[in-house]
Parts: sequence; C-alpha cells; structure tokens
Amino acid sequence: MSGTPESSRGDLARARLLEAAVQAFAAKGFHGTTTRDIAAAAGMSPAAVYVHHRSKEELLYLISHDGHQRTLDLVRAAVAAGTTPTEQLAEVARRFGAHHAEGHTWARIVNYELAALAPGHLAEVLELRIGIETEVRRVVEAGALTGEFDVPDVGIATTAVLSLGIDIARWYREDGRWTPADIGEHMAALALRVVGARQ
Amino acid sequence: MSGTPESSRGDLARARLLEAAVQAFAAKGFHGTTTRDIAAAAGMSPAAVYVHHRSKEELLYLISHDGHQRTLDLVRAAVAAGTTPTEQLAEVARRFGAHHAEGHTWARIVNYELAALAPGHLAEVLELRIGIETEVRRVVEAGALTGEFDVPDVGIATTAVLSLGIDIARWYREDGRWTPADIGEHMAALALRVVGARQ
DNA sequence: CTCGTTTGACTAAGCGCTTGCTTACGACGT
DNA sequence: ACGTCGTAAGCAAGCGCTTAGTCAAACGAG
Repeated sequence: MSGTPESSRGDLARARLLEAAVQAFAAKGFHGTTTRDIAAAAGMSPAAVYVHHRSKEELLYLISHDGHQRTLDLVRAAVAAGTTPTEQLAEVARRFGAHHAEGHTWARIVNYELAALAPGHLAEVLELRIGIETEVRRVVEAGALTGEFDVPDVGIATTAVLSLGIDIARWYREDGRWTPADIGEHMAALALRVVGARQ
Repeated sequence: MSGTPESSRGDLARARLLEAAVQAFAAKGFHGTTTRDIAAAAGMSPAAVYVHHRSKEELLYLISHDGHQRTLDLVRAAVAAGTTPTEQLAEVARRFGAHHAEGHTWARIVNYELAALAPGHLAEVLELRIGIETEVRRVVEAGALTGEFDVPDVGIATTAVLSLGIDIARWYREDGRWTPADIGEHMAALALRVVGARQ
C-alpha cells in the first residue's frame, strides 16, 4: 500500500516503455523494432525493458489487447447511443473513424501486426475482433430488416464500413487537412451511403 | 544470344526466388522474413539469393515496383474502357477490387511494407502511388463536374474508393465465400454509392 | 531520532544465437 | 576449356534476453 496504485514509480516506467513501444512498432513494425530502440526511446538501458515486461512480444500483446478492447467498448457505446439502425450506424462510423484518426499510431499496430502475436495471444485478440465485427453486422442486419437500408450483401456492407475505418490508420497524417472530428463526420456519411440508407 | 530471354536457366531461378520472397514477405513481413526463409522456399541454398539478387531489400523493391506499375496500368486501362465518369469509376473499382483479391498476397506487400524500402526506392514507388490516386481523383472530379456524382469532398471520396480496394488485401481469404470477380462487382456498386452516383 | 537491513528500480556487461551477406570453390552444359 | 549456376562454410554485426550487481528510498528495532 504505497500511495495511489496508478502513479507509483514502477507503473510510470512501465507506461513510458509501453508508449515508446507504440511509437516504435507503429513506425518500423514489430520485427523492425529492437528492444534497444524501445529502451532508448524511453530513456533507459536495454535491460530496463525486462524489469517491467516479460518480453518484446508481451509489449505487443498489451498494446494490441488494450487497443482492441477500447475499440470494442467504443463501438458498443456508439450502438447504445442510437435508437434506429440509421442513427446507430452513423454513430458507430463517426466514433470509429475519429478514433482511428486520433489514434492512428496504435491503430497501425492493432490492425497490421497481428501476425507477430504469439498463438495464444492472437486467439484472444481475434475474439475481440469478432466482437467488433459482430456489433457492426447486427446494426447492418437490423437496418436491412426494417427496410431503412438497402444492402445486397450484409457481409460485404459490414466489411466495407469497417474497411473505411480501419484503412484510416494507413493513410491518415496529422499534418493533413482533416481533423479526427472531420473524418468522423465524413465516415458517418459514407457508411450511410454504403448501406444505401434512406436519406 | 542464348534462346528466348524469358526462359533462360538464370531467369527461371530469379523468378522462383522472387515468388518465394512474395509468399514470405506477405506472410511474415519484410523484417520478419530471413534470406534463409526465401532460399529454402525456393529450394536453394542461402547463398543462391545473392547469385540472382543484390540484396533482400532489392527483392522487396522489385515486388513493390512491379506491383505498383501493374496497378497503375490496370487503373488507366479501366478509365480508358469507359466513356462517362460513372462507367469509368465502376470499371476502375471493379478491376481494382478483383485485382486486389486475386493478388492479395503481393498486395499486402505493396501496401503495407513501404516503410522497409530504401529511401530512393521508396520515392520511386510513391510516385507510382500518386499516379494511381490521381487517376481515380480525376474520375471523381469529372463526375462531380457533370453532376453525375454528389461528392461533399473529392479527397475523401477518392480516398474512400481506394480504401475499399486496398483493404481487401488485409481481409481477403482464398477459402472465403467470394471469388475475386464477386468482389469486383461489389466494389463497383460500393464505389458508385460512395460518390453518390445517380442510379 | 539513529542506523543496519530490506526492497524495488535500474544498469554494465555479456551470452548464445541469428542475421544479411561474402568468399572460395565445385559441377555441369555447351 | 569456359562461363554460368550453384553451394559449403563462415564472418562481422546485431538480436532478444540474462546475470550480477549498484544505488536510493523505505522500514523497523533500539
């Protein structure tokens, strides 16, 4: 019991290393990053990584799991914030898009470094991904059922909405001319067009 | 002057190594792949890689450059195959989508391994990417001008069309329920919705 | 309050292994 | 006999991770 559990000396160092790993993995990929890179970016010696984390892969897992969990929570909150499928889909796309622009750094890791996860960790993360996809699919299905949407193929429409959001992590630049909020608005409009929503 | 230039012994080995590199880079990423992986997949010794190619990075460059060039050619041909922006955009999305599904393996490398290219090679490849984007943007702009399309933002619409195609490389599985041709058809329809084309 | 002891954060050094790539040298078709 | 194609062996560098130990802060007995 030494002070608040969030701000102990060790926890701070752990978070600093994690943030350094996020930047490095996003810029150079998991395999392109060395543990010495991470340590240097955190202003510590190479051995410090192993004081606070079990392995380089564990750092990736922590980033990936946390990123997926937060995204799943965000999507569920967006669905809960609307009453009709149209409202729900727009809100999901808006928040999902803004989230991926704002957090494009970790989003790159979350979406493009899955292959570097250990089998057990990958399985855990894939379940969260299925959860995210399922949430979106349900909204699309509901809209198709009420006739609000016109979707030739629910799977393609779901994938397309997710694609538009995920791919933001690939093309987004902070010095570009759109803010995350702008992108969220555009994504909401695009998602409604993709599902053929009645205007 | 020894036989056809395409089928000499050396050229065959070169192509075999290149194909092995495509499979390996796509599965494990550039930095996750070793030159021994590539040699083994081509059924040769580790040193054989360097008989036919200058470096591991050169293999990536050859794959990336060729992939981009073929995509640019494909987009230009698709534009030339239509007369109105609506026809042109549908054809671009159709061929672009089918191409990315059919060639999802190299498409992963082409779109997600840019950071591993040497600076000079990267610059060359980025110019081809700009060419591809420009072709699509011109069609979107033309449609907006004729009133066939309803686009609040040309940049976002262009990016969205490209996103839908590029992201196929991430999610496409050969054992899924859509063929590349199916995906091409869906992409054509989705692209028209994205730009608000009059039906 | 004092002072030896404990605890946790951190590092210098380095271990065993793998990496991209090179060198020296055979094998084989023409 | 010659040039092309290929390999066995290995080098220097870099990799993930470990070990042994330093140091400052926290602690508890007297």
